[in-house]
Amino acid sequence: MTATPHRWVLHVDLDQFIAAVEVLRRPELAGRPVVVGGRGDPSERGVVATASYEAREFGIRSGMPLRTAARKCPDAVFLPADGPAYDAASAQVMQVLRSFEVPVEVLGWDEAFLGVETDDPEGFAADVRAAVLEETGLHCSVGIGDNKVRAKNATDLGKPRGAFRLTEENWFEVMGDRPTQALWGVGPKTSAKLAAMGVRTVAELAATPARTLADRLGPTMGPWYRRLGRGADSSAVDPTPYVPRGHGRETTFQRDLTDWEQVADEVRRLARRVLEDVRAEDRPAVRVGLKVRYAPFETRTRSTALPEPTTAESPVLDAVTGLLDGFDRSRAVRLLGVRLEMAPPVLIPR
DNA sequence: TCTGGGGTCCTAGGACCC
DNA sequence: TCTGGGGTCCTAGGACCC
Repeated sequence: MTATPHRWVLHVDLDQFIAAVEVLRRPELAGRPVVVGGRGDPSERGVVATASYEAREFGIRSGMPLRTAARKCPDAVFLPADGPAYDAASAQVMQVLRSFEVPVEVLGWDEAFLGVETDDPEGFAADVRAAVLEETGLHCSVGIGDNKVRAKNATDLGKPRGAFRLTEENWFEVMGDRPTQALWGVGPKTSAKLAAMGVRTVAELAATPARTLADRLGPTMGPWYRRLGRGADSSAVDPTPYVPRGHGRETTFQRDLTDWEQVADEVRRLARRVLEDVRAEDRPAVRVGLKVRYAPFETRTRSTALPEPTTAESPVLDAVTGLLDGFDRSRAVRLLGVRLEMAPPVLIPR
């Protein structure tokens, strides 16, 4: 009887994915600060989707307003986001990952978990990185873990163009003194709540009783945060194809809208676009939501169940324009968004 | 210098029913 | 006249991620 190879999770994450795709098709941009976001015009409302490492040296970060980025680095190359190009590059990467014939769980455009049985995870990670580079021209980093949470947290430590292993053995040694916000799933709000409880580091979070966390953060989330702090996770890599719950479209206007006839026109326009996305799924919409962000920046949402599941235009437009009645017509509008939720896919019996 | 767009999941209050 | 408790659905908002 031979020993079973150890079960590993690899988290593969492309390095500065969007900027790298742009440089691939415009090689003259290599080595220059590249900023992708919005319509590529840094004088417009919009934020940075990705900054190349060269742009990051100037302090440019994703989520930053384009105008701020332009002030930090006026010589940067500003490009519009090109979703279809990133979709295509992403599909190519995922195809390379699937060629290893292991379970692949896609997390987004530029990252995925692989469930791997091997005695040499570093060797496997090197093979993956080489194959992705060879087939796509894109560099990636790999987090190696004894579960998904540890693999995901390991990736940043391997960046760029490297790998890092994080297991039960070295979790606290590596992560223990880091702030809780370093954890995947802990953002600014939760880390602030934790800090108010005197919990600042990953090790402190792991040492906080589940009861205490449940009382302050909810019965489900509280204990989950404690497990995150320990790097504990028993969920399997799930290769089931992604099935979206819904689709939405939203737009921030370059100038706030004050004419509510125009607001209604824009809502109908967005609803038609979302309907196109929904029709491509072959599942009817069951619920519609409307989001209004008033100037300067105050967001309200309303939603309602559709009278019956449908992909027809008129019931959706009727419902969404009806939702408009719940909003304050005296206020200027910065953003409008329409979202449709779909019925769960029908299980086809064999 | 104001703060995108695409999503997911959790929480909590009120309605409604038994 | 006053008033139970549980379960589920609907809706709004919040938090987070890429």
